[in-house]
Amino acid sequence: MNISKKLKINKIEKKIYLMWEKNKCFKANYKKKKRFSIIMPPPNITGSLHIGHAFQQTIMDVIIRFKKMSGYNTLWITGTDHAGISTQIIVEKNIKTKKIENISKKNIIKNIWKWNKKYTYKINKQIKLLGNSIDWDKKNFSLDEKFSYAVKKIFISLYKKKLIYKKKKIVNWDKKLKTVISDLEINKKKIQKKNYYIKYYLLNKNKKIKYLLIPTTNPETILGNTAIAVNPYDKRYKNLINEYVINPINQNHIKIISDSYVNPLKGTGCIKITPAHNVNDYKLAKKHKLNIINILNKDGSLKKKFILYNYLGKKIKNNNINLKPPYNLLNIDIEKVKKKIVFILLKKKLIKKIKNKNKKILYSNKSNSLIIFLLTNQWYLKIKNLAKKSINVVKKNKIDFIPKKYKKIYLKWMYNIKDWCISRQIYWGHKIPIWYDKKNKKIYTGFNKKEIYKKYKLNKNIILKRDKNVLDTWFSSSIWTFTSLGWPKKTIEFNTFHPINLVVSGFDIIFFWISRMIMITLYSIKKKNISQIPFYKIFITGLIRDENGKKMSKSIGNVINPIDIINGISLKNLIKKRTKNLIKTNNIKEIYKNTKRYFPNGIKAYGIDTLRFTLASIATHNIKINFNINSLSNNYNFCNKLWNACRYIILIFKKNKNINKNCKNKKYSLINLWITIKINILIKKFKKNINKFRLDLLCKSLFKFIKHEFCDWYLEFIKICIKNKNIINLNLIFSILLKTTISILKIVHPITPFITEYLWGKIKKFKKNKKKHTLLIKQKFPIYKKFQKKYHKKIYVINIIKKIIYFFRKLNLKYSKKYNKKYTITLIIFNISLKKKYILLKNYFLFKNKNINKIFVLCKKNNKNKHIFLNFKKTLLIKNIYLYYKLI
RNA sequence: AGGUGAUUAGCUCAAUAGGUAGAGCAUCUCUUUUACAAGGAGAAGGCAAAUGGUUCAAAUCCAUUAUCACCUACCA
Repeated sequence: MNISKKLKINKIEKKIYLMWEKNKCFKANYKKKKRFSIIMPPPNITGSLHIGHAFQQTIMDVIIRFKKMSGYNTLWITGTDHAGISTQIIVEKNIKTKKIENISKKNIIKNIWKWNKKYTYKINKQIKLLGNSIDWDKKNFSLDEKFSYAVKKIFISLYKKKLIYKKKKIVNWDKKLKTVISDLEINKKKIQKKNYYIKYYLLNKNKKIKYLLIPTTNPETILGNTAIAVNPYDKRYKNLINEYVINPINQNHIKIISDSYVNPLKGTGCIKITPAHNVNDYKLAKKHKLNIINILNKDGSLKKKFILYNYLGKKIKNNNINLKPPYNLLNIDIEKVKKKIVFILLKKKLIKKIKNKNKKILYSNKSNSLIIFLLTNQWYLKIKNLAKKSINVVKKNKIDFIPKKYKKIYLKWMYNIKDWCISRQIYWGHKIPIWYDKKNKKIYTGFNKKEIYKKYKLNKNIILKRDKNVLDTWFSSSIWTFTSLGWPKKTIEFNTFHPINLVVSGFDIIFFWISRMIMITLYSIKKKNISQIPFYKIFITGLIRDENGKKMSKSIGNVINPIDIINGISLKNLIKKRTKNLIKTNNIKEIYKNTKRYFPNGIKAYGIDTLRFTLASIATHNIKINFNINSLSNNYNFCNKLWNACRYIILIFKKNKNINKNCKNKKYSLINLWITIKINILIKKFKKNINKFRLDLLCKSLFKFIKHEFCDWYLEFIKICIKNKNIINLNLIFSILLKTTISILKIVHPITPFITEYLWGKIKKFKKNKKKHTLLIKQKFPIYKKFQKKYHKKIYVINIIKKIIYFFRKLNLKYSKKYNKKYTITLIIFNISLKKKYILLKNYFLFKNKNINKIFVLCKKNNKNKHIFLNFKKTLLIKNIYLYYKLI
């Protein structure tokens, strides 16, 4: 019988989930002393969950269920992140497609809140569908009141300690979104670009050299040149240092400076300096006190009039410098300016040659537009001191990285960390709690206007205007652990569960999230005057990739949605899903081809437990995890096997109503002892592997035990026992069978909670004390019991029996029905100890075979009659024990 | 350029402590009187990327090389 036939997927699973919720199974239980908490990295509200989310959540759920069953007071908290820029883009796009024009900011924000409601519901539904044991009364949103209060509180505190400052610096600018973005939000692409070699004529015409040849891939920035740099030791240009060249476009005079930064071996050995639009040039400008010319508007177009700054970033006036763009280039996007400038230069014959060059270009991860560099005023967080403490905490192993290799990556990043730019020029997010009094040039910070007027005793005539910027999303994420537990209120949750025991996350957000959480928590949270870490352990999972090891992405069209694995999907619909809403439409054919190749029949409905088991079993400590659809059917078979085994056990229990399944005789028969020891070994392995976060090994040991020990051998032995009712005490056998089955259900429950909970409902009926045993999730995890060596020796006989059965299976193959050969055989088992001989003979019924004519079991000491081995063939059974056989 | 990993059966991956290399899928043979054919039983398949070193003993530790992946930085 098949699980999916019996367990109507979704319906029963939903019922079971509701039952858990009703019985408050996901709530913290403060009566218990030991505590364990997990916090989920908050999914963005930008879309639905993908397989990577399902993967991480499964790991978290397995661990928290195990801890709960092991008697811990557990709490798993979830929530969603407002994901500033990303969400704003998606909602704006959505509005544009609906062709609602001239929408105000207020309306967009209203729309984002609507979107938020819709997607939070969607995401939470998905999380529930996966069976995650989350306390839903404690869900959070990174933009809710609790968070906005905490964000302000921490901002104010940091500002007062002068750790937050505002400064004009060169930043990565997204011209489409018109906001600063961080280095981490930039993608890099290698492309072939044209490298133009441009003539800059010298002002002093008496020199030997008439012009300097300057290679550039960005001729548009010529307008912002304020210097030419050469290496001080470059013989070619040594005499020209401090001379001037003429800007080929606007005829400004540009000084030649020297700096060892210039590599004389590269290019022509001289470079142009555009401080406002190149990070390195900006550094040089500061060093050499060069002027800075900003030529770009915030949308990436050319300014009507350029702005001149001194090296400190202060606006200055200078009539000698031409600050107007030539030839009506104003208000054109920089990409077009480039083409026109090249055209002008060609016309003036100022380009000596053009070469192709491989160059990395930077584009925004958020809007996909090319990054420009702009000098802007932004808010920064001074980070060096915060980083120092965060490095120490990890170095001293107060925070554990699992696997360890990520510790190195984290530390390396932290050593080279720069001040964190925390302001963004968007409107979806936490507004910066800064107010300006422009008349008196004063800045105030506080929770709101009223508070500021009161606190600083300001006159009502003073007009306060709030800073328009919004905080980087990761600012509110960095306070996630403690704020979602209720901080700054001293809640029971915060007092009990902080620091969080475990965070499970992908390595891609170590820098975004993990490092910042550590820094901000160490700064903000103190218990008994000691800085608190946000969490004790961080388990970094690999990234799930497709069957070929490629990253899953919409544009490649290899994404697998967890819901499609649970409910199944036809090939047609899968292709439809994968090709829908694509930005680039040129690879639709390939997506079609590949999808058809790897999923010729679509995806079958595998159900939640199969998905969970599969995800857990691929949770190796590799950085790259290939998701193979084959492993799903394999694990489906496993769940099916478990299902059928339990069904069989229920069947024989019902058939043998008279037999006592709850007798407590401690005398073990061989099979009982053997399976009990085996299950104890399994428990030991389970605990070991879960503590090491090796869910892959854990699943493997479960799979092996249930399929190859429990089903293949133990249940087969049970069948033989039932046939031999008259010789064997079935009361004992059935009692252990019931006990073993229950143990198995408990052990597998954290991984496949639904099927086990369902089967538990059927099996528990055979147990005494029914009242105690309500739900499997509330049961205690089986305790490992150590058995003495003598018992281990005793069960060694099972191995001998197995080998004898193997022997007969092979023999049967040889003389099978097909060949229609009948045979009888005489066996001698030789070199067996007296004790084992006794046990073996006592359990003869286990391997009794109609083909056996006679059987002798001989100890070493009794081998007087050596002649009986004549004409016998010999095989090794196990270690020194031999089997002699003769066909009759 | 620097860093972090990886290289094991046809494929996808394991081996927790250095001790005769294990699964699943695929392949081949047998098997429908039943808990399960999405089963069961059996077989075949590997000198572990290469070279050298340490050790009684190396897939595992060390060094070098090759290939691949990812990360960081720079590129006039």
